[in-house]
Amino acid sequence: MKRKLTLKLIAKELGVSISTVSKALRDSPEISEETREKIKAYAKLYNYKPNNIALSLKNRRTNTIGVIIPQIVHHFFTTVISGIEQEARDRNYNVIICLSNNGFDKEVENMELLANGSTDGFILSISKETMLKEDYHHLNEVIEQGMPVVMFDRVVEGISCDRVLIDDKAGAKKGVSHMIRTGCRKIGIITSEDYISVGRLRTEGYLDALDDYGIAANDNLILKLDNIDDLTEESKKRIEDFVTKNDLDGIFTVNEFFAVHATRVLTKLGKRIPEDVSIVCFTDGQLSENMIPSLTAVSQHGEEMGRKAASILIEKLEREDSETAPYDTAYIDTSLVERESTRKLNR
Amino acid sequence: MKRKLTLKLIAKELGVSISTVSKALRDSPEISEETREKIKAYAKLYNYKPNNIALSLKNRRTNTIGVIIPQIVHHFFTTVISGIEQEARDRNYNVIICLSNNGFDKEVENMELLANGSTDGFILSISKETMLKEDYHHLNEVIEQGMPVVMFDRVVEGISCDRVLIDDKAGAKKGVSHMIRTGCRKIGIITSEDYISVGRLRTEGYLDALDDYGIAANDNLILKLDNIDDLTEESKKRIEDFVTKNDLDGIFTVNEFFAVHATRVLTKLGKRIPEDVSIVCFTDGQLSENMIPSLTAVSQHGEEMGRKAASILIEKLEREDSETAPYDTAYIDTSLVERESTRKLNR
DNA sequence: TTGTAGGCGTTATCAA
DNA sequence: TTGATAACGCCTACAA
Repeated sequence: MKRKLTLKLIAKELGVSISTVSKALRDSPEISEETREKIKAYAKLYNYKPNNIALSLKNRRTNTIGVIIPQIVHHFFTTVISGIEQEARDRNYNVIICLSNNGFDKEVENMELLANGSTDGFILSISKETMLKEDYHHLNEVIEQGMPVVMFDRVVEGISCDRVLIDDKAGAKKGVSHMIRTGCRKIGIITSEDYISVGRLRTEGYLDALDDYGIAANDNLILKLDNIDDLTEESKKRIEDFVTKNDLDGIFTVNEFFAVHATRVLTKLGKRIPEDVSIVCFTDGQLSENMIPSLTAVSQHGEEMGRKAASILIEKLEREDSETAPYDTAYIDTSLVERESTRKLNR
Repeated sequence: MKRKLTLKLIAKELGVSISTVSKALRDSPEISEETREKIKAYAKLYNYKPNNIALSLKNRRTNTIGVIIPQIVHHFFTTVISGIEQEARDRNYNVIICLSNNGFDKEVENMELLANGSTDGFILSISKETMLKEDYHHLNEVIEQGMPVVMFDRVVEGISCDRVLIDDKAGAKKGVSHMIRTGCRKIGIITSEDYISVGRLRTEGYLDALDDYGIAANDNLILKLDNIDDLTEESKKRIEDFVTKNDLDGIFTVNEFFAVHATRVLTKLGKRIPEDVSIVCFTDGQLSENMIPSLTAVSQHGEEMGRKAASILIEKLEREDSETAPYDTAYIDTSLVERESTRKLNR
């Protein structure tokens, strides 16, 4: 096993000083053509690469972005990460990903860990528990220390940071409006409790759409579940009840899982989709695409969101006059992907 | 914006030397009770945390595991990462994830990047292109430099590293045997070309199962597609042909996508599942669970695989006598998750 | 009990 | 043209 090559080793081997090697490798004109070539040849031959850790220490910057997300076994988040990765790579940054598992303590722990020299800034989507607790000291601390933060998707107010958001409200409105235009009149929504920001906003979009078309909202047609990331047994039951009791002709859901389960219940009830009931869900993922029938979905463009978040963060990192730039919220547009679960629009 | 606290700053503030501070914070008995308390109180008050970068440089170890995977928008890989994360956290390691996007160049680039001081070892699943190229110099290089490597799922021979594998062959055999036991006799397989190791092994398992039950294999019932990670239009067509032309009573597929598309084609043909045709797929993900009908699947236990890979790597990292331990392959068991797409077994 | 010095790998400044 | 020195933040052997 050969030890990793360092400037020191090269210097010793070639009988010159460390600084000569350093300069030669950076093409400094201070060094004679001859020595330079000799050193560069040697370095190339033995595949010298500067040690990132040493560089980070020296430069007081790591060129690394820390990403903290609630969970990784989640299609939307993976698309965002993929976008972050792309942008970071294009601009010569690394990415470290940590998971909070939707827990407050892990989120804090992760931030502290990464903040101790491992990253220059953060991109994060806040955990459910943190939202409930409303304790954001960990965010404020890293910001206080001069590390910029960009929040995406699940954000909170009152933090000095940039934000990238899906336009959840407009997206939901788009989906529900489409159902109305294709003839649905009694549309239910399966959403989350209001403390989950994306759920609340999507509910608002739903209400907006009804209002626009002069359809009265009805609280009985709104089902609020207490999670938005998965489908618990409890949620399944409530969806079954909801779908069975209300004779809906359209169902809008804030995620794919709820839509899939509603589909299942409808199928069991002998309802045809989309002839009897239309379905539209938020999040255009694998399930929407592959279900039979495939589901019309509001696509979130996660990759674009990731790229945007990374781009904003890097911009901040590379701006010298740190204090001046104001904080800002970028919106990522959604688009409606029409599939088999809604009727065709007559044009 | 306050600068991050360092030993130096604390020392200056309290009028002692840096080493006194360092020792006090590490509870050295060398330092007087009084000074120790004073320093610790100050550090706690201002929330001092040692700088990871400096520690890494000093200790020549980063306590960080580098993970390189072909893609992240992929359910199985996310479960593995989740497992790696858990194990790493339990044992006080960090995780850096990089994506190769199934490309050789990116894989090499990523390894070189992380190898320059950022990580102590690697966990990786090799990219498709690398497998085709059969160029593993980047792996050999980092191993040569003393960084242990653990390969998982998509592995190759002839590299000095540990491996963690799904027992693909046994898993496929399990799935196909189940179909046979529940009455299927004309079972087709939708798999990948042989150069993708997991595809090849699963095909072998399929053949094994047929053989065990004395059913003659038939090349016409084996469809080999050239990808295993997604569903191209080309693949869709070939699946349509395959399913339509052969009057199968069972279909085994090496991933969820192929199964879902086969289901779609069967539904269109008016076949009932599982009464007319049974379906079993490899990979127990969201699709298998949520499809209507839900799919019987061979579950890969990705989290367990991740934990195992991380655990093996960390063991290697913490063993001083590096050379002695032999390389070894661990197998993660699969299990069959019975759902609606297969008939019940009469017991 | 406390402090000094050297080193991890690199770069920048200044001296030779 | 080359080299010695200091610094990034931390730790530790050794000296005071």
